[in-house]
Amino acid sequence: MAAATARSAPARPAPTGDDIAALAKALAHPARIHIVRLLLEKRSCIGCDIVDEVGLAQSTVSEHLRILKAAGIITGEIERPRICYSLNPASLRPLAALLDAVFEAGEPAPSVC
Amino acid sequence: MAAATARSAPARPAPTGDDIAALAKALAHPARIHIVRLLLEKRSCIGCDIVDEVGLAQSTVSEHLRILKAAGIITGEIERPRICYSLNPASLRPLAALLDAVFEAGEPAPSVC
DNA sequence: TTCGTTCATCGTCGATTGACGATGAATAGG
DNA sequence: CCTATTCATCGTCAATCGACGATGAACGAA
Repeated sequence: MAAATARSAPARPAPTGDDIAALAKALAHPARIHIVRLLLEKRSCIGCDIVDEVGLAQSTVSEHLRILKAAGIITGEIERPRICYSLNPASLRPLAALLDAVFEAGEPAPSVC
Repeated sequence: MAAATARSAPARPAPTGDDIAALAKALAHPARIHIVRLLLEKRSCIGCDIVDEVGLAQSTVSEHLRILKAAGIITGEIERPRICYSLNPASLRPLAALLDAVFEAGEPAPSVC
């Protein structure tokens, strides 16, 4: 059981509810969704352009980037004096796995209640 | 563009960053992930069993259920005097779509930086 | 009617979040 | 050297969250 969404991961450490919640929490803000979409669209690293794009103070954006980085959703590669941010898709697997499970379980069964 | 994850939805209202963030926020708590998994496992409605399962006060669990319901992630069908909670997979599509986009964009491209 | 069960709501309290400006470190260029 | 750019960190403040107990509504059963 629980073999769904196994694609290229060698070992599945059975993501904790806390892990998934932490991941969701990192995405639980419009500004951070904005950043993720930006990195998605611009393909990869941007520097301070993110600050212009989201329209918040530099320190605030830096904080959002820190949160995303702490969750492993993005990575920051130093490229003096800038920092090149990129998405780290693998980190989102646990959350995606839960969503997939919901779709798989929820669609075929009309009502068991 | 942005035609990915179009499956059975007749019109895609282009989910706002706020929408997705709100969805993520509703999932951004271990207790709520626990509830979702419970509904996933038990297939559908439970009543006050959720309270026993998550080990928090009844009022606290009720609050978590309210949040999930407000986000559209679960639905509560009245079945006196109980309430039958079920997952509503469709509500999670916008979030899943973003994750899918990240996976699609992130996997084939090794580095454009 | 009178209980007992199930659930929602209210008020409260401490902890966390989100935003900002100010400051400081590291580097490229003049 | 000095200056400009980019980014992280700190301190502060208002706002929100999460948990709880207490209370009340709605029903089934005795």
